[in-house]
Amino acid sequence: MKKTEKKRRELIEKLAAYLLANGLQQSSLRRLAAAIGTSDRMLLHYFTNKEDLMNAALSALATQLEDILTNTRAEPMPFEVLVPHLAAFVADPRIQPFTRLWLEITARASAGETTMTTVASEIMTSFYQWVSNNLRVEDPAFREPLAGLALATVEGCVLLEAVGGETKIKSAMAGLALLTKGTLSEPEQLG
Amino acid sequence: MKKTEKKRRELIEKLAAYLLANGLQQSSLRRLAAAIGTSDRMLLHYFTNKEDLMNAALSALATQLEDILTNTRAEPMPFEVLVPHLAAFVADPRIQPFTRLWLEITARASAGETTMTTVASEIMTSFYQWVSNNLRVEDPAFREPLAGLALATVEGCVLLEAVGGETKIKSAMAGLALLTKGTLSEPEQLG
DNA sequence: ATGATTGTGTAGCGGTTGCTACAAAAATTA
DNA sequence: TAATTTTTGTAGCAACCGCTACACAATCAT
Repeated sequence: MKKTEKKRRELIEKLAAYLLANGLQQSSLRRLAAAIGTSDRMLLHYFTNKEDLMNAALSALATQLEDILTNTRAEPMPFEVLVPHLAAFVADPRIQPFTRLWLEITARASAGETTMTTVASEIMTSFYQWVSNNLRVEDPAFREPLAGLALATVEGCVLLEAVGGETKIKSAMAGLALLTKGTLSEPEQLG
Repeated sequence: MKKTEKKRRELIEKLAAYLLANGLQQSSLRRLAAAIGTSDRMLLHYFTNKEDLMNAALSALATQLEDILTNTRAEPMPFEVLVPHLAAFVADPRIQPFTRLWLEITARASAGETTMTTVASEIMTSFYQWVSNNLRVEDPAFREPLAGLALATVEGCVLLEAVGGETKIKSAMAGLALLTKGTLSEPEQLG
């Protein structure tokens, strides 16, 4: 009834927090239960499966991220401002846990875990929407391709950062500055 | 002696092939052994650890990828040609297994597995070198930033593809064409 | 108060994990 | 040939995995 559902949501919230802090790998039922102050027996009372449980927790995290995004909305920016902004955003200590988890989810989705596939596309879609909404374009026809490019570039930064490629990220942002300098204002020969 | 070392390398080769085809997740000692026609007992005779074993196999895959890259070297291309070329390359059926494994390695590296961190930066470095070598620039000062940007963009495509975002990849490439149109040295290449 | 539903603890099942002890076979060396 | 070293098979350990059976307490509806 009501009580059960409330408890269930409380568990989901705690599970989500644990997964965000500790990742998907060390997340057996017993460990999860111990971390949030209950027992594996209880987890399987409130959830039919481990899969069901993970699904619930990860979906909660997806909407949690979605909330953060909608609350972080600033003024729409032109492409060459937006991308560095996003690159800094995903490296922000408050966002980085999501970023790390996002990588893990993606890898598992790519390996064929259907639960992860679902969550992954959910997250990707909302992130793309956010990027698109924060992008200022002169011609509406530019929105989709430029939002896509911004998304790809930032996702690339996520991956680079995961393997300690901060230097490469800086290079990339410098390259972006090179590329966009003059594109929107005046053409210029670069390389 | 010699025989032992030869057998070891043969095992490494088979292990690498298995990991490339099946990923890191379903790779217990028993399963690996069965897949390559030996026993877990034997694997632990030729390798001190599972970690040692994985390290050997993944390093072999890293150099394997490196070989593919050096043999795939074409004429250096300008940025706006190179990036779509790379995006197509990482989606090539012959490369995709490496791509998928690369994601998995990255995720684990990000989660703190030191073995994965080592292999990950090894792979990343060689891939960056390859990108840089295949990039044609007019001013040498542009090489590093543009290579970095190419790397980030392509890594982003890897991630997008993993979650079925082929549409987004196409958008991104279109966006790239928009950005570079008229900016770089080959104005009539794209349009 | 009683009967039914729901929440919780204990204990354990069958399976997998990385890894090891023991010993026999095979190859090498004397 | 005999002694020694290296390779391989069998068996199993202790820990963990997801999950379940069973019993009991708490709550709730009537």
